[in-house]
Amino acid sequence: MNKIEVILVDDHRIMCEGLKSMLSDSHEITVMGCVRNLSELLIKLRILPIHVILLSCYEPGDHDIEMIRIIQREHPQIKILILAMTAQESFILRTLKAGAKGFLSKDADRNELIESILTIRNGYDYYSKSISEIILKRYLNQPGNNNAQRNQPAGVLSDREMEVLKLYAESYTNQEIADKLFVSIRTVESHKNNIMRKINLKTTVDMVKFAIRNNLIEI
Amino acid sequence: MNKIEVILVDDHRIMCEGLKSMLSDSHEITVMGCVRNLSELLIKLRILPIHVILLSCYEPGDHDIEMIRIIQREHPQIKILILAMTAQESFILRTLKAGAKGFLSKDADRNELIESILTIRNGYDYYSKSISEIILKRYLNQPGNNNAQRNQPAGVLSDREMEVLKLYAESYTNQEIADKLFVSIRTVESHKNNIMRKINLKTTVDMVKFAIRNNLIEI
DNA sequence: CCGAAATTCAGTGTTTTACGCAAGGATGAT
DNA sequence: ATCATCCTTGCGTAAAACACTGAATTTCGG
Repeated sequence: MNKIEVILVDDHRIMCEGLKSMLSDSHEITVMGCVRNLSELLIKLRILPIHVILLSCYEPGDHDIEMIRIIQREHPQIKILILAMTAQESFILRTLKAGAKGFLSKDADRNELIESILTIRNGYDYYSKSISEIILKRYLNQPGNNNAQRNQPAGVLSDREMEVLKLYAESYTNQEIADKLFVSIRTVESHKNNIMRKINLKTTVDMVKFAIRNNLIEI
Repeated sequence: MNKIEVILVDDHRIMCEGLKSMLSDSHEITVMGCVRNLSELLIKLRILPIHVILLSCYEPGDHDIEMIRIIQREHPQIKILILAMTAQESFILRTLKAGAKGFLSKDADRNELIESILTIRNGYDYYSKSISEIILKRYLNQPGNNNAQRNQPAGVLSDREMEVLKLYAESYTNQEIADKLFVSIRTVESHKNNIMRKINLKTTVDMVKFAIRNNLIEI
């Protein structure tokens, strides 16, 4: 059987070299290259026969999600394995939705790294232990989403409420938000009240922290 | 000559293993262990003859600075080399003040890693290229610190201001902070004004985000 | 079509913040 | 002794936020 051809994506060269070094004496895996960003990756993907992409994610944010989407669209046959430095629930779920096939936590060791690559190469999904729990909790505990749940963190907010929330987190005042959205300040206040009631928050600062925790804004 | 005995400090096991793997075939360096936090480190330092500590810093915050201070105090002969994922100026300067002897950027490669360990082992300081520039700009451009500088990012806040800042970031109102600190609300307002003037912020939300970025509070 | 939710807006009054101005006492370094 | 900084407090006005109640319009699934 041919070796699995892997490419590493990590903005930190030192991390890339470390991973490469870790995989270098594996019989099943060949590291075909290390790249630092999406554009370098896309170039390599056009000329190299890659099976698996190992993508390091440091900050939970839209950036990596977008990258996954693009890779999936251009190269749907390539499996994407996430090496995540965060275990943030919302981020994990978003990478899965975007098309990642596996998830490694920062606490993985060499064995788990190799095992996960083999697993997703064979068409199965792979999740680190700690992460499996989170996914289970999320997807099994809450059977349907047909009724309004009042206690789950995000998702319950409407589009408009999400929009308003982001603006608050970006330091806009009520009036500024109203002007930006071409609505009355009353509307904005109303949205704010609804947001805080839904997520069960008390202050604007709590709201900002909620937005940050859930990657609604850049920090 | 004996090999240089190095210990790795990184919360991400996968990173530890990668670094270890990178250093494993060096003739000059022996990796004596990987630890994930300060308490594990202190235990190891009592039983192992360590020359150099390679400390990974992901988020610029007080946490790592404090760690450096403690290590320096307990083991002043050991050289601390920072592997920083951030190039944030204020953070770099703070690690130096705390006692770090060298600085590697995330863009370092294996050669630079080894070279930097050898350098600080020999008693010299080592700074990555990109970081040298920053330090140069900072220390050569501004000859002394005998006059009041109004533009440096952090570190300029007094203890009390830091305390107030944290309380704001924890959602307390002016009045609540005043009660908590047994001072007048005017005092609190005054502190807030000074904080925002010093760091050049406009709103409370900005202040909260600053606190989060600098790890002053849990999020 | 109906009903629930989302989105919009208003009144009224209270509370909290924002912001500029001024200043006294303590501490510490030069 | 002097100067800077820190911590403290005060006042007043304008702006913003908050609390509470009520309601019209749109949207969208069943």
